[in-house]
Amino acid sequence: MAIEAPSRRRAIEDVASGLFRERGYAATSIRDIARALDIRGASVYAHVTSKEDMLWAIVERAATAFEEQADQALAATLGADPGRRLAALVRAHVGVVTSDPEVASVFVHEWRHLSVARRQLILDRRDAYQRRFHELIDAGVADGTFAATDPALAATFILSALNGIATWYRPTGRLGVGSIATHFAALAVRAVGGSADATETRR
Amino acid sequence: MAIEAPSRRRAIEDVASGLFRERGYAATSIRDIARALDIRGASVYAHVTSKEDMLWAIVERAATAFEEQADQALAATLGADPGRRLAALVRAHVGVVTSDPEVASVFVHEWRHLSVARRQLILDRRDAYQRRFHELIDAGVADGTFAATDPALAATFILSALNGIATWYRPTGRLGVGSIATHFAALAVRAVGGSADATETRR
DNA sequence: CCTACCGATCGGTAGG
DNA sequence: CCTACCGATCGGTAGG
Repeated sequence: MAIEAPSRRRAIEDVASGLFRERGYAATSIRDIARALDIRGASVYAHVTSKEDMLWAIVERAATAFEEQADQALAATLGADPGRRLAALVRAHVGVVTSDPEVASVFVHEWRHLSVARRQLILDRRDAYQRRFHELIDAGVADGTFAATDPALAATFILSALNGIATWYRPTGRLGVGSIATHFAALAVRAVGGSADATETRR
Repeated sequence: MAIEAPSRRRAIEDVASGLFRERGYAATSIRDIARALDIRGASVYAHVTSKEDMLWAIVERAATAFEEQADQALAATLGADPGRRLAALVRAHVGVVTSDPEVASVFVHEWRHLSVARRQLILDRRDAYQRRFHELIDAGVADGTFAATDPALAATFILSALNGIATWYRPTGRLGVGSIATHFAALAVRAVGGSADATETRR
């Protein structure tokens, strides 16, 4: 009758990502997480195998969400001009960040606490993700839609601005998700010299 | 005969900011810092009173550098149009970050490990710093130099992009400081709808 | 700047 | 999910 509770494992990850975002991974103890769940520290290990495994699960989930939403945005705008496609990519990114800012923030900031092997896996996926922005900017510069900029640097500029949202976004803030997405799409497209007109979405 | 060595205290802070940038404050122990200096952990306390005091000294120094360079950039462009002034502000920020990326990175990311009182002092100074960008964008929107954007959001967008440099910048990287500053000034000014022509500096 | 040491807390395990 | 416990490491102090 009651709504099926999410798995205990997932509930632990949710509490953990909130604390990791607030205090950082290294400054958050297993006992901190347990306290927030009103259980003992040792009990956490009935559901997770190690602290790092929790971090990995959170980071992995975020990486997948970013990739999936970006691919969907690109597929939905196939053939459109680079400005419109970049705007769609920005909107997708803003959507992922705002739908789970805790997980997004951990993905952006805490990956360096992963083991070297896992860290490398995430860095590779981050590179591949950034390449989507890079290539779109390349295309826009090539066809004259965008101004002549360094495409790699422009991609870094835009992604840094986007990732900042994971730090400051609060659901109760002044601006709603749609407003942030619209503004950020316009800011990003204009930054590379594109027209902000290409930015609006039809409802 | 030899060049006067910088104070020991400062040498410790330099090593500390490098480690804090790489691993984060919480994941860096006093013994890690001591090891990098080839001394014992307890010996660090001959020069600093606590780990948090070291963090505070680094963060404080960074805050002052940002404020001073921003004020100088604004003073040097008094009366110029908002696009040129914003470009100068961006160049100043890039200059501070690239001249000491370790310290800048600690300032951007590690302030939350300060005591509540010190954290609040830094947050207030960060707000005041951001207000310089905010007000300049306000002025540009008001006089029609910039497009109609949300000035607070635009300031956040630009500052997030700028602070990202502290994470990825390496002196040995592909682009030199001047090139990064020029590109970022153009990206920032265009983002708010200004003309990138206002961005170039005379030599 | 060192040796020797302190109490507290850490991630994690044993065995229910 | 608990109690009881482990070795390791933490920030920091005493006393040279």
